[in-house]
Amino acid sequence: MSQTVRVALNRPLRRLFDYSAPDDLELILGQRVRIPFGPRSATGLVVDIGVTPPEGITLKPVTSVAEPWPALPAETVKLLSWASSYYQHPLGECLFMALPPALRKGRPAELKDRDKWWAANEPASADDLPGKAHKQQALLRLLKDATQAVPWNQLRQQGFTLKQVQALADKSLISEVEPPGMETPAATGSAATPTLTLTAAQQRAADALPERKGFSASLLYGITGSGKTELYLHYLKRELHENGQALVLVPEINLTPQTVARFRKYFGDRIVVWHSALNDSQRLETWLRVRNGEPVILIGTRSAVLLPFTALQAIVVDEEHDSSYKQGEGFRYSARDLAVFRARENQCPVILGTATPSLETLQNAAAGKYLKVDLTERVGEARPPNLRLLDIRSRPLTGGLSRPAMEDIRATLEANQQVLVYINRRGFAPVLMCFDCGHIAECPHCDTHLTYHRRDRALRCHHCNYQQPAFTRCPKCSGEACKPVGQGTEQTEEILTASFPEVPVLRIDRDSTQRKGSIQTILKQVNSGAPCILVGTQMVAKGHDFPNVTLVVVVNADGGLFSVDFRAPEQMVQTLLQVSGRAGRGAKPGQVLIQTCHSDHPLLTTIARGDYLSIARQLLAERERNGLPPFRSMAVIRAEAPTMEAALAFLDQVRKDLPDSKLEIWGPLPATLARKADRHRAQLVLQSSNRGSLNRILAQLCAHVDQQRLSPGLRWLVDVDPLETG
DNA sequence: AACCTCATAGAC
DNA sequence: TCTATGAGGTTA
Repeated sequence: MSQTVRVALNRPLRRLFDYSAPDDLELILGQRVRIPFGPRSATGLVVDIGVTPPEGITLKPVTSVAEPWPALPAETVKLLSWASSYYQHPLGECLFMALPPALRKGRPAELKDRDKWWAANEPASADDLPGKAHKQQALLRLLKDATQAVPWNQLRQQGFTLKQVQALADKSLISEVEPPGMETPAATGSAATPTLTLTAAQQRAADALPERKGFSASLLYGITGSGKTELYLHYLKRELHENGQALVLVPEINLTPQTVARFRKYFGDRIVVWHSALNDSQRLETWLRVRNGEPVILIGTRSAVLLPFTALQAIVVDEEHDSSYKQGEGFRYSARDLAVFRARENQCPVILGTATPSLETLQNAAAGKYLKVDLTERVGEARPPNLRLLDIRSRPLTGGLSRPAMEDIRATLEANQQVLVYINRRGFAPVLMCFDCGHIAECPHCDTHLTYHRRDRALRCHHCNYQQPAFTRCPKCSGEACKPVGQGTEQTEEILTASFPEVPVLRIDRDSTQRKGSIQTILKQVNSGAPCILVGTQMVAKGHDFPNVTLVVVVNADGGLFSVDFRAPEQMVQTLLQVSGRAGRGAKPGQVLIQTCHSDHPLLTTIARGDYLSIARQLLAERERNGLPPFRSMAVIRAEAPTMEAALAFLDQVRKDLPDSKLEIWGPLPATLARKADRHRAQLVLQSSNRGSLNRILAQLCAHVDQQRLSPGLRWLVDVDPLETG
């Protein structure tokens, strides 16, 4: 009697399929298999062996195995199985996220010849070649003289053919070898490892971080400019065994060549990277190295937490509060939370580093689940910046900037220093309004206004891709008094360029950095240290190190004060302090000027004292009073349909079908942006003081809805631990 | 998701 | 009568 195996497929199905295993196939958990699926064949992953198949079904046999070893080790299968049930996302789709694109498509788990690297074998000698094989002799000489392995690409450029390479390989004179670290900037591999000197404060923090024995989670509360990266380097050097693997998670924006270079300086080719810009063959290459258990230190963004490590010994999550760790579509996992799960599975330490810890992480520290380690001194002579609130009620503004702000900018530039102006709106102005009739340009597909972009005189919707030419004559009343209202980066850039013609004004937002490498060009100019003004959105607030910026101006801090979203105050405070942290990272002290219409608001007055932890404590107390996360678990059911009625009716039914339990339910309610790209959106918010019971209710709900016939065009999803409830 | 079946409305 | 479109069902 042959065995029955359970297989997961890369389909949005919350079901698994059973197959019989032919006697000559030894199947392993996590292995890739080829299986018949309906009229066609598909690639699947073995998730269970020796199961009892459902009654009344004739099993088809597994066709073949893709490779004799499991593509996903048991540890990774366990991680994703847990995530699948926690986030209510189909197991197959979760598991396939841990495979590189080539393996998802069923291609073999090996590099193509063109991606292979070659090196000469030690005793190889050209004497073994026939005298007329000049090309092969030259190729062998080239590889023997090379200091490290050479990629096929490079050999081809030198005029060699694949046939010549293969001929030498057949004679065992050369072999294919593992590629060295990718994107290695110059040769650093053999250079002596520089020693790392920690400041006294860094040394104290390092001493406080736990040794690598068993699971531990630490919150590294390191203020901006305190040198967290040096601490990570030191920690990895101290704790990582030479055969061990480590994972360093960073937000996308922080994974710059400079960051990687800092790691490479200490760990050389052991450093590999993982981010969205890699192509399919680079992904396969890095994935194979991780899967083969090479002792890599992988620096990567969100999805790196899903890679099939086999010898994980330490995890670092840099800027753990960053919202980009939560995937916003499909499999809505939190890379930070999965990192903690993974550390526990691997019995290894995880370090969550940030200057502005998320309330979730702070609460875990307060509850004794995480160890809190402080690093509250800036490196070198750098001092914490001085924050000032400037009430702009009834003050005249040009380009959103008040007179005192302009004077501070002038003084800073005259002192040969740099200025950063932070505005959270791209474009020229958020609204184009007719001053005769009050008409506002609106998106025909979304419930929102159009943003005016002066550069190309266009009105654009920031929620869908709609755009139209700007009007000078009002389409409603034919009045000629149409004017932009409010501030965007373009407008402030323009005003600053006019006011300070002698210094460069550099805009950093999604529009100005679309071209590849343009942000690097801008950063280069800033790092030259010459006086300049940076104008930017969130993009400038994150991670970058601008040593000569000594003044930060926040054009308007009021955005998050009165939002309906419960996370808005937390995010506002984090962003304000992160952007403030860009000031005075060098030897000169930093000034931060925060313009607001609510200078007496308690949140802002506390920010002005620069004390994140006391604000966070206040916000946490408020969350506790209101029964919000992290004191209760939350999940949102979202629905979108061609009409709002259909979306609300679906959620109404969902609400009626929910069991009578201790759930708190809000809604169904239309989303803040009720119509986006002609889809009508609504949501139902569920909260429970018991995470396990909420999880069980969600699982039942999904199973139940999966059996229903839904109204045409309706799409729905569950978002566990949502970042937004708008 | 991808593919198949079946019903139906419109074209000739 | 033929065929293009689409909703509904199925995948072991």
